[in-house]
Amino acid sequence: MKIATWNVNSIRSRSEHLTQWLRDNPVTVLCLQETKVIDADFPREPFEELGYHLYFSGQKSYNGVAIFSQSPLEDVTIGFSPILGSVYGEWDEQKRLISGVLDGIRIVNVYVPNGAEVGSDKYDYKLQWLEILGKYLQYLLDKNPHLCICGDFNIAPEARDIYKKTKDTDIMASPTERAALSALLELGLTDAFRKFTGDEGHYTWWDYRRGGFQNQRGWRIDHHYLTPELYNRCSDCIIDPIPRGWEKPSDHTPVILTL
DNA sequence: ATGGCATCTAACAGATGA
Repeated sequence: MKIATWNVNSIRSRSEHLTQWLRDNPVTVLCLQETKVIDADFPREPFEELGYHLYFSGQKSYNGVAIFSQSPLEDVTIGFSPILGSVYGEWDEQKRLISGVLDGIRIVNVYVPNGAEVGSDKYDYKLQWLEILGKYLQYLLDKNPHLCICGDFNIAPEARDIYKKTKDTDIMASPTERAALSALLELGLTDAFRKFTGDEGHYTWWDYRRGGFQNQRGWRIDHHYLTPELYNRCSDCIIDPIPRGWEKPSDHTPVILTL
């Protein structure tokens, strides 16, 4: 089974890239972020033609997540409140979370808030969102010990995941963000990419500005985290930088996990 | 500190992203 994650920065702008990539990389499951489209306008046809079952949760202009799967998913859940209760309804206004089960594995697709800048209201929102995600994951893990959470975390876990030396005030690298991510992982989740690749220089996002990709100024902020048995079973986790070099690309590139 | 680049809505500029 291959589970890929890709922040496409608008699925309507990236439809051709996605179908081309899926033809070359017919992954079992593809988790997408930043679809930026309401559900009624989601471009289903090109992906259903490739044989995928589509599950999505979107909103106008911003955010939005989707899962494409070669086989139907079970128990598809959108947002926090079906799990945590309607008291968390306001945290579902931004469409950032969708999950489903395939072959007994709970797959969770997240688009973690960006956070704008350290200390801002959006930064606080990001930290609170991660804390609620922890409660959500705890509930799912209590029901099913086999879980893969992947997506755009908007956090680079370590210095080796960033092309430059950062300061504590840099968004996506601040100690508080990293601590919030570590707290999640203490639920029993491990970074699949680092099972295979220990060195620096492996990135999943490059800024559009000032030739970030051409100059290899990147960050590794898109991840797969696995529960122990899946981590042991995992035989590969690679970044595919090729789509980032295409014309009018997303600023992120896909990451593919093999189980 | 700022803007750089891309996307959105819907304007011919502003918000957001990371």
